[in-house]
Parts: sequence; structure tokens; C-alpha cells
Amino acid sequence: MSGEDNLLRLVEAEDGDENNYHLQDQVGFILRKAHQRHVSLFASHIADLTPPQFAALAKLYDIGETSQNQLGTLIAMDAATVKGVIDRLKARGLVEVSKHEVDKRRLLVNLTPEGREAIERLIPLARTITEETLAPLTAKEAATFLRLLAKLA
Amino acid sequence: MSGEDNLLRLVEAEDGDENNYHLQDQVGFILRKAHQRHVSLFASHIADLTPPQFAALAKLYDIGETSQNQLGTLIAMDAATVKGVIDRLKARGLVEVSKHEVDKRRLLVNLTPEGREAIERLIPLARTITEETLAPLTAKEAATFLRLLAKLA
DNA sequence: TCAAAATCATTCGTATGCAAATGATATCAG
DNA sequence: CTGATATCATTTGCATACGAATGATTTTGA
Repeated sequence: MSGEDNLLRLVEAEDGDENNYHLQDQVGFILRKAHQRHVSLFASHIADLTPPQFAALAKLYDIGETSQNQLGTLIAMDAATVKGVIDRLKARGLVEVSKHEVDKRRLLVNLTPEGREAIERLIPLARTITEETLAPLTAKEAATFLRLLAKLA
Repeated sequence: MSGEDNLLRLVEAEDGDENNYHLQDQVGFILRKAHQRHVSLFASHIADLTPPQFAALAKLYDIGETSQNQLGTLIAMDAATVKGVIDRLKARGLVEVSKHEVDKRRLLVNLTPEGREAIERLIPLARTITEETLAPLTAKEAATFLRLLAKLA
């Protein structure tokens, strides 16, 4: 073994691999992949709606009519994003919009009967998607994971 | 208390809240929010590069020259997405592309000296971003979380 | 060998996602 | 009361993200 080899080993030992950056170990990268997997599972069960569109319908089903901005806050979308989502749901007749009588800035959004029928039909599928997303974990692991994930979100 | 009230309570008790779908408890929704938070933290530390762009540079720094398609596989991007990312990195002089001598289908991608300088400068910031992303968790919780998250990704 | 299948890259279309700028309206403070 | 500030919605621009279609090239298999 040469002196150079000894020096190299010493340096590596001192560094303890700290100089080696592995993308696949970074929480951001894994988070992105886990999210991708979930979206893919979602699409395999609910082909005609995206997760954000589903989120909008589910929240409207939960709380009833609300303003576009407030809906965005509740489903974690900024104003520009939620507008696009609502526009597409409106074009498909799943939601309807109206002006707020008092505050003329606000745009009220609500489910149409078709939208209500759709979300009622889809919620059971969404439960399946949640199950499949968590399928690699045991029940106990899934509970732990959800608790910790919620802390990060 | 009326008979109607009793009936309502009975129904609710039987349902055990199972008919009530809460978006904010679904793993997909929380995953999306956690990812959003990470991207936001990333942007606050590294303003001139997106997480996918950083991933491309970090992987090229790790493994050296590779084909665009292979790079996409390694950083979990489909062919259409990785093309856009590489195009933008190329336009900024951080990567350079060349044709594979033998297999004329392949487009080889590699860091430029500027790209290498950039990723070496940014990796310490990325470590900080990872720390801040996991900051709401204790060290033990973070280890558990990463282990379970990896199972889902 | 040579036609079929697979791989690599590109392009198009659609859908988030967010920053920044803008306009309309509402609220607040002096 | 009114000017400053805040809120709501829209628009623009840029950057992922992915399905589907296409073309070029390579590999496979009968």
C-alpha cells in the first residue's frame, strides 16, 4: 500500500463520508418521489380528475359554498393555481360560481348537483388510494408516518 | 330531546365518522403540503436554481457524464421533463451536451466547470435545507420518518 | 439476415405551482 | 371623511410533470 493510499484512507476516514452528497438520501428528493408515486396511484384509480381537482370538490363537499380565495387557503393552493382548478371544474359543470352579494370582490364557489354526485362516488375510491399509498407500511408504521408527516406539513 | 335527535345520534354513532371524509387527514394531501413546504425552504436558500435543476447537477457531480435519459431515470424525471431541465441548465452554461459516438440515439450530458463550481458551492446550502425541512422533528423522529418515507417512494 | 420490438430523444397538449404586477373593492386610521 | 392599507381576483411568465405521438437508431429473434 502506497503512502498516497494511506493518505486517501485517512482523509476519507476523517470526512466520514460527509463530503459525499447523495441525492437519494435527501428528504426533499424522497418527498418528491413519494408524492409522484401517490399521484400515479391516484391517476390509476381516478382517471378523470387530478388530485388538486379532487381536493377542491372534497373540500366544497365538506364545508359548502365558500369564496375562491378561502377555498385555496383550505386546500393549500395560491390564488393563481386555484383559479385554474376552479375554471376547469366549472367548464365540466362540477362547480358553479356566483358573486358575493355584499363583498363584490369575492367569487363564491359551490358544487353543482353533478359535482356532488361525482365527489360522493369518488370518495370511496380515494380511501382505496390512501390505503394503497400506505400499503408498504404496517398499520403501526403508517400511523407513525402520518403523525410525523403532519409535523412537517 | 326529540325522537329525531335520538335517531340522528344513533346514526352518527353507527357511522363512527366513517362517512365523513377529511381531506386534511389524507396522506396524499399532507404529502403534497410537505413537499410544498420543502420547495419553499429550498427557494429561500437557493434562489437561482430549482430543486429539479439542483438534482440534475448533483447527480452529474456524483456520477459524471451520462445520457439524458439515464439521468432522468436517476433523478426520477420522465424524458419530457428532464429535457426541459437540461435545456435550461445548458442555456445557463452549467451543463454541456454531446452526441454519443457509438449509439447515435443518445445525448450525453455533463457538468461544465461553471456547473461543477456551482454544485460544490450549493451542496452545503442543500444540507442546511434538509436540516430545516426536518427541523420540526427530533433526531430520532427524523430517522424514523426518513426510513418510512423511503419505503413509500 | 431482416423484420419486429425496444430504446432514446423530441414535440405537443394539458395541468399544477408560484412570483409579481394589476385592478377592483373594502377596511382602517387619523 | 378620506387617504393609506389590506383583501380578493385576475393575468402573465416561467418551471415542473406526464401522457401520447413521432422519428431515429439499435437490438432482438425467428
